[in-house]
Amino acid sequence: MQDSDFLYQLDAAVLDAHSQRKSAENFASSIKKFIAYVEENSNSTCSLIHLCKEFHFQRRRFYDVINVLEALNFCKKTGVDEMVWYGRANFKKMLLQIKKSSIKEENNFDQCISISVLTVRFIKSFFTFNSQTINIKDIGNYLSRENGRTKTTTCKLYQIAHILEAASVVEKTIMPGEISLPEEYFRIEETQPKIPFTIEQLLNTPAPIKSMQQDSVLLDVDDLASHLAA
DNA sequence: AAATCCCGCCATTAG
DNA sequence: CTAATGGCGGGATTT
Repeated sequence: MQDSDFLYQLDAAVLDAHSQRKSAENFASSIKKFIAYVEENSNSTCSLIHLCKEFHFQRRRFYDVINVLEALNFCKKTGVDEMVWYGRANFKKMLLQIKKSSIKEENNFDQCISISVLTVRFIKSFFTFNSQTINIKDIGNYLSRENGRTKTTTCKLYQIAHILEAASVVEKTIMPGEISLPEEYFRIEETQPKIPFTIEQLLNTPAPIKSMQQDSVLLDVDDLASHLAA
């Protein structure tokens, strides 16, 4: 007997055909459980299909979750049916990077709307507009201004927001369509631990750490800090 | 009616 | 070729 039966469809329908009716509740809770689990086994590779089954995700949905999480560096696909979970600390580094990049306004004439790219632009919007709360509808219009595909873009933004809310990186407001980025993340720079540099250390630093690099390069403050600590 | 987001067809890519 | 991946957006549900 083949495994192909697992392939296309779903399973989920059979499982909760009678029990739970709140499918949205299931999706969100699956994400939470999945993250809680993988958070404990950080830095070790795991099988996507296993996780998918384990937490009762519909295959197609699981790819969505992985893609938005990977776009924010929570994890990374390391091969076919394989990924590594890095966690929130790594996400914060990405957040800082996104914040830095929010300064420049790039022209995106992208034809394809990938959920990964949209995820980053979505988060980037908080910084671009320097607002802790943004409206999905507005951002949808904004991000689709070049391609006119507002419907698809907005649908995806709802999808992304839903996943990110379950992942606790974003929160819904009482206002319809309003999404907020928690202080902790919105003020990412301020919450970065102060590096206890001493005059001596700074004087002994050979050359300017951040010379003329591409601003796309992630300057790892944590690594620098631990390096000096050693 | 408007806001949400479920759902899965099928094109694309990897092996 | 088969299996893994994910673009895309219609339309069912909630609010």
